[in-house]
Amino acid sequence: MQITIDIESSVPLFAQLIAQIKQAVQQGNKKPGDALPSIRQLANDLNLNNKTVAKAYRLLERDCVIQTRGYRGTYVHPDARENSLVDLNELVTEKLKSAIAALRASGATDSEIRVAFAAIMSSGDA
Amino acid sequence: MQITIDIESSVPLFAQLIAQIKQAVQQGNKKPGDALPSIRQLANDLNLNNKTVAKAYRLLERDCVIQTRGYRGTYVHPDARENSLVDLNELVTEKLKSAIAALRASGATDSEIRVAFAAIMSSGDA
DNA sequence: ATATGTACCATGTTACAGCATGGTACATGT
DNA sequence: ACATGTACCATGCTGTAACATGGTACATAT
Repeated sequence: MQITIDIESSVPLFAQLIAQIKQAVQQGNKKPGDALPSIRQLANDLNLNNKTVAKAYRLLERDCVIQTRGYRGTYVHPDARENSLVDLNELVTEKLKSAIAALRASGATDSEIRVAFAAIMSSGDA
Repeated sequence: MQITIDIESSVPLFAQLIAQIKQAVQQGNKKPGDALPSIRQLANDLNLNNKTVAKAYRLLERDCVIQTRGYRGTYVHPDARENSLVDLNELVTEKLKSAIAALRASGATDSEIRVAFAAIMSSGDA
């Protein structure tokens, strides 16, 4: 795994990991079924904490880019190629954008929108 | 104006002002057309900064609870009674709630929703 | 002159959330 | 015994934004 982590970057480490693994899949350097380094292994190689790598893996699995098979290790998902292109963030961003635009049009202050947002997110009640 | 400001409270000063003025309107202590103290006057009485009172007045006017008539001073809005009951925050909260609920259902992490939200709000582009 | 609301420049403090880290522990199956 | 992913306990750093403050200035109209 040729992964480069930039500690100085403002991009979170787990996000750098996700981006680079997705990129490797898209470029064909990692094909469906290929094995990925274990969490502990990769964390050790990159001098990262296990949790950081685990977080990246967890998100990647949720997006069906990788597959964890318990004790058997982690592998590239069969549909990784296309799934790595689908960016959940874009979907999230679009939906939020329209909602926020509507609120701004209603005369709500950005500050008020932030406060309401924080209130909703903190109290798991959605 | 019998307004009590609690410096120790976690409720922002401008929010305390808004709440108490709305309350005065709802209880009939302030009727439509009544004059309100000037920004500088009220700020002086309560030992607050002009900006803090101005912020409260600005929000109150946006909600059509008060009316500023330039150099002529500030007065209670004709429809202040009902407008003081309408809480824009509730509207904002409801709209955001549904949007967020949909995103969570899509599998988005709270963390990701926060990130997308921050990105949208910081880049005035909506 | 005086007073109104409003606008711009700016600062410091505080609170919160994300990020990353550490350690320990578990069920799983080789 | 060993390694896998996963889960819980916890801490400290950092950046951001809200809050409140200060000063100055303007057009308005009495």
